[in-house]
Amino acid sequence: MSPRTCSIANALEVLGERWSLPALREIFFGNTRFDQIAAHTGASRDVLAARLKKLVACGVLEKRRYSDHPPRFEYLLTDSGRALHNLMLMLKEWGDAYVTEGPLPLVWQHSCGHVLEPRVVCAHCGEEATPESLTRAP
Amino acid sequence: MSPRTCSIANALEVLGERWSLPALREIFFGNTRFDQIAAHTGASRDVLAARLKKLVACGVLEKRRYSDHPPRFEYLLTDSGRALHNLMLMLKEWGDAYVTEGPLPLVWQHSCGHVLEPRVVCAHCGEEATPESLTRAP
DNA sequence: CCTCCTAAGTTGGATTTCCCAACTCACGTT
DNA sequence: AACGTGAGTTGGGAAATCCAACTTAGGAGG
Repeated sequence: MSPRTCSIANALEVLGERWSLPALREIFFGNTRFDQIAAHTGASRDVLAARLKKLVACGVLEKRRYSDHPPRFEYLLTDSGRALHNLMLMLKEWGDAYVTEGPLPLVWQHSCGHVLEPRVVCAHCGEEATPESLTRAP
Repeated sequence: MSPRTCSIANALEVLGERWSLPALREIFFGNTRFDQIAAHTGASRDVLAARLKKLVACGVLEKRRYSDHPPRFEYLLTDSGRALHNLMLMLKEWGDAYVTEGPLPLVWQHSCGHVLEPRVVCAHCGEEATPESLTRAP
């Protein structure tokens, strides 16, 4: 039997290698430069260079020169990259709930004034999207 | 500088190695047995055995014997594992939107009758949780 | 001008992980 | 007795990762 082809597998093809998601996390945090990403993730520089190159090639990041003299670069999120924000929220949420011990190292506050507790809902009816509420469409 | 400690990093410590997320995906799809997971993911059996052992140790999966003679096992989601459903939805959503080409291999229908378009919202106000709507809490 | 410093990578070699096929083990079936 | 199945385990080679040092292109201080 051949492995399943699905969008989760496809997504992981782009994001699943080591250091890709930590690098993207740092860029979401505003650390857009190579040395910042290396320092905050702990990735070795050679692997990080390869990952950033791949993420640029896959259209998730854009490499921008922000100084010509000396030559300096930053990595910015494309639309595709910005769309990973929800994924980051879910990773954080799950880590908060089931992995991190003690006080949470980082808490987000929503513009409504409350600490963010993210919910995943159906865009049409607004009800939560639970495993039980979903069926395979034909 | 030491790498950042945050819940995203913590979550990836548990889920980030190769084949962990594909294996969990298959268990969400109802393929709970070792050979099923191996076949549908394409993971090599030794690595898969190590991953399942780790996910059990981390409390994401539970290994259950469903037959004594002959000895047969299945891997079931714990509460922690079921909580990864949202993460799976986000991976699928992003893969659908930015990676998968052509018709989507899998479509989920919500109980309200519509094809699921997941939104991440704040549990308190119901408004969408966008990067711009979030600030770091003190 | 000479030296030191930074950012953004590259390079070489050791280490770790992964892949793959074959093998084991405990049973049930023919 | 021989064969099949599920659930791994084993051994050896291939690939990915790690780490420290090096490079390149320029700026700053003396």
